Amino acid sequence: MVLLSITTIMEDVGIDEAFLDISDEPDSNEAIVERIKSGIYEKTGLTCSIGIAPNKLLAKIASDMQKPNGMTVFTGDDIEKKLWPLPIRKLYGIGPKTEEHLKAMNIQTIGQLASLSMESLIKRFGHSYGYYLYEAARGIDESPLVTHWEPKSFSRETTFQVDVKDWQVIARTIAELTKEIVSDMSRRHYRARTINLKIRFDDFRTITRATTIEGYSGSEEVIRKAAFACLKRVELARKVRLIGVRVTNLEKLEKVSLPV
DNA sequence: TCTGGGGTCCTAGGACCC
DNA sequence: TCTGGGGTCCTAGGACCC
Repeated sequence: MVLLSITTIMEDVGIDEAFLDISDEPDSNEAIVERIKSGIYEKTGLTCSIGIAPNKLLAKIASDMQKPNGMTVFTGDDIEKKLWPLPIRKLYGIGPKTEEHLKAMNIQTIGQLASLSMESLIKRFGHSYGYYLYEAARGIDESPLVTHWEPKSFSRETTFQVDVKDWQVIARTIAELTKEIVSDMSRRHYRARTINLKIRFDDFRTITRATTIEGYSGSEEVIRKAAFACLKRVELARKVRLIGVRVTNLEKLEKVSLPV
C-alpha cells in the first residue's frame, strides 16, 4: 500500500521486492525515495535499499550496491564506470553454473563479458540466453513492468527427513501433495492438463516424469491417477529423498463456476 | 556452501502431420 | 519407397530467481 501510493505501475518481485515506474512522477528522485523509506518504516519498522535506473536490470543492481538502507542512482552514463567493474555474478540471470562457465573462459567482470561478441555468446549459451547476456552486459533491458500475471503452474514438494524406500510412503506422499495442489488450484479457479512428478534419489539424481491428460481437470482423483501413472514409469532402485508434484498447462475457469 | 520450497523459462529430442 | 522440410505437441532435464 505504501508503494501503491507512489505509483500504480508496480511489479511485485517476491515478498520483499518491487519495481516501480516513476518516470511520470513530478517529484524529484530524492523526494520519492524519502516517501518510500519513511512510509515503509512507519508501517513495518524496517529499512530498505533503493536503486533508481533507466530499466529494471540496472535498478536491481543499483538497489544492491548500498545494502542496508541505501539508495543508488544509476544513469545510462554509469555503465562503464559502475556496471563493468562488477563481478559477473552480480548480473541478474547469472547463477553459479554460468559463473563457473564464464570464469573458465577467463571472464570475471561484467565489462569482460561485454567484450564478447554476440555470436560467441549465442554459440556457447544458446540463442535466448546468449542474446540476453550480450544485452545485459551493456545494461540494456527493455522489458516492461509486469503488473499482472497468471500462474503457469502449481506445485508442492517435500523432502523426507530420512530417505525412503517404502512404496506405500511414496504413494501416500504423492496423494497428499496432490490434495494440496488441487486445493490451491480450485481456490484460484484453475484446471490443468499436464501432471509432473519429480523424484530426487539419495544420490541427488533428480528425475521428472510427465503425463498429459485428455482434457483439463481439477479433479483430485484424476490428477492423483496421472501422478501415479508417472510413478509407474520410474525405476525405484534407490532410496527417495524428495517427492514433488506439479501441474502445468493450466486453464483459468471463468467466475461462473463450471463443473470440474 | 550446501538448505528447502515454489516458481519461471529454455533447450533438445522424438512423435506426428502435411 | 525414400528423403527432406516445416510446424506443433509432448517429455525430460537444467539453470535461475526469491
